[in-house]
Amino acid sequence: MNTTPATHLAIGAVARAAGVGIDTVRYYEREGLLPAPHRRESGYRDYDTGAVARLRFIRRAKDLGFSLDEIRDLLALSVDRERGVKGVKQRAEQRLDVVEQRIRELKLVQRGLKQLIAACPGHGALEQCPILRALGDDGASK
Amino acid sequence: MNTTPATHLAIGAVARAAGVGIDTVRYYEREGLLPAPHRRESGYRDYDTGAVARLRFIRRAKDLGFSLDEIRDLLALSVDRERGVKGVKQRAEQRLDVVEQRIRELKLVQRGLKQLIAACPGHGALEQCPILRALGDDGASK
DNA sequence: CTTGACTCTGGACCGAACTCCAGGGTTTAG
DNA sequence: CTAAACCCTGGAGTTCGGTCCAGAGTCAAG
Repeated sequence: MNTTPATHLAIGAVARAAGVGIDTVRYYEREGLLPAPHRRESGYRDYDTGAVARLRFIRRAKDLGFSLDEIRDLLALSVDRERGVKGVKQRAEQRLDVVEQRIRELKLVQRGLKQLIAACPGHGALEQCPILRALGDDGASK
Repeated sequence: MNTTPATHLAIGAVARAAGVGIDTVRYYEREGLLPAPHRRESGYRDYDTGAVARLRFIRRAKDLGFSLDEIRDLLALSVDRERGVKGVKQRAEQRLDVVEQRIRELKLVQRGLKQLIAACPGHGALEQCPILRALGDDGASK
C-alpha cells in the first residue's frame, strides 16, 4: 500500500534530488510549503521521498509562473477531496489569463520597439533620431 | 531660441505634470536620472518644463521595459553627438531581443497551461487530475 | 581518533524601484 | 493671522524569493 518508501534523507540529499538549494528547502519549510520533517536525535531533518516529490511539485509550478503564495494554495487543494480538482483547474485558468495578458503587453512593447528601430537610421543628428523623439518631446538639449 | 520656458515649478507640480509621485522625482534625482534643480531661498526645488520632459522620457522608456540603469545610459546617449543615435538604436535592439525571448518563454508556459486545462475535467478524484499529476509524481497523499 | 563534509539556528543581506515616515520649515488662500 | 497644503532631510520599510553568514554541533570514512 505504501508507494513512497520512507528512505532517510538528510537535507542535502533531498535538495540535490529535487534540484534546489539547501537554504531553499529550509526557506520553504519556514514558509509553510514543505511540512516540517522528523528530526533525528541530533536535530538533523530526516526526509522521505515524499519531500522530494513535493519540492518537484513546487519547482514545476514555479516554472508555470505560479508564485509561492499560489503554490501554497495549490498544495492545499491537492489534498482537498471537495474542491481540489475544481480549484486547481480554476487556478490554472487564472494563471493562463495572466500569462496571456502579459504576452499581449509584451507584444505591444515589441511592436513599439520594432517601429522605432525600423525608423532609425542608426546615425546622424540626435534631433532626427526617431527613438529619442518618441521618448522625449525634446532631446534633453540645453 | 528658447523653446522651453523656465517656468517655476515646485516638485509637486512637476510630479503631477509628468504623472509620477513626488518621492519618485526625488528618488530619480538621487539616482542621477534627473539633474538636481535650482533651489529657492527656502530650499524648495525649482524646476522648469525640461524636467517634466525628462520625467516623461523616463516614463516612456520604462513602458518599453528599460530598467533605470538602462535609462540612465539612454539619457547619456541622448546628448552624445558621437555615439548617440547609433547607441540608442543598439539599445533598442537589445531590448527587443530580451522582449522577444520573454515572449517565447511565456508562450511555452501558455501552451503548458492550456494543455493541462484542456485535459482536466474540473471534477472527480484528485488522483485523476492531470494538473496535479503533472505537477507532482504523487498527489502528496498520505 | 581525526578529519572533512555535513547540518543546526537566528538573523542579516540582495536587487529593483520605489514608498513612507517623523519632525521639522514654507507658502498661500481666505 | 491662521490653517491648510506644500516642501525639506535622512533614513527606514516594502515585495519576492531566496542566499549567505557565524559559530556551533554531528556524522562517516579511513
